[in-house]
Amino acid sequence: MEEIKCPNNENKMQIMAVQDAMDILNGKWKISIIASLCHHNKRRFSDILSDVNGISNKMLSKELKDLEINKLAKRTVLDTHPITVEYTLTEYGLSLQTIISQLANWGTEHRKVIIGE
Amino acid sequence: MEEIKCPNNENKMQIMAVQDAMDILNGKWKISIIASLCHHNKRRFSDILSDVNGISNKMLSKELKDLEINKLAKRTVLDTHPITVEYTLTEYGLSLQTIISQLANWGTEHRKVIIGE
DNA sequence: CGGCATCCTTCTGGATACTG
DNA sequence: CAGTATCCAGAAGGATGCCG
Repeated sequence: MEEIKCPNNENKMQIMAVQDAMDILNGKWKISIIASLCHHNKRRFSDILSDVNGISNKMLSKELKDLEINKLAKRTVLDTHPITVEYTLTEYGLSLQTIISQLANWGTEHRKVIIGE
Repeated sequence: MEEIKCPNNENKMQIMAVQDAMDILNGKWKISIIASLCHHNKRRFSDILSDVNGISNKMLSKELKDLEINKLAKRTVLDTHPITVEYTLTEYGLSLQTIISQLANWGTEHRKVIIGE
């Protein structure tokens, strides 16, 4: 006896869950930034800026703040001259790793499809 | 010896691949719509409209058109009175199934985290 | 170096009404 | 039923310059 309730609700729940996930990962850049942080467990602001093609510093700043608020990333200010800042994924953020890498795989395949046309 | 080429480029490629994927799946609704089509292999316009919480007919129409252009979904007009239209995922669209379901899982977990706070 | 402030343009997307 | 058309507000996001 897994579910007594109307099975349609199960589907709706799934769709809502997907929306919940995407609400966190919204915007044009968030997933790319996470991808950057996946590959380098510590990464500085300017490094991410060069990792993610086309992003502006303003957007990067804003998106990183969002990720921090949602506990996906952690910001650490290093006491250097001039100042440097390190970003890392939290354990929670790391839980997205699988999804990110599958998206990367899909994207790679998709690029082949596009080029093939 | 796994990689002879500059390793930085490998990472950049991965990030670009993720961006490629997200370019297709952009907008607020696309992933939810695909999720809806994942659960019901045939689904009508008005059904999707009620599946995806909060979407307007205008947006649904536009997003479905995008999905069709990108060969992720297929549109079939049925000869009924009044007219009905069926949408299905293409094989290509179905290749996103794993990602969608993982996003749903992550979203479900995330909801627990939010409620827990 | 790692941002923030400002300006400005484009895009997103909601509400409503209409059509075949 | 499955859209289209129009209007419009607000958000997203680029360019540039400034600051500690």
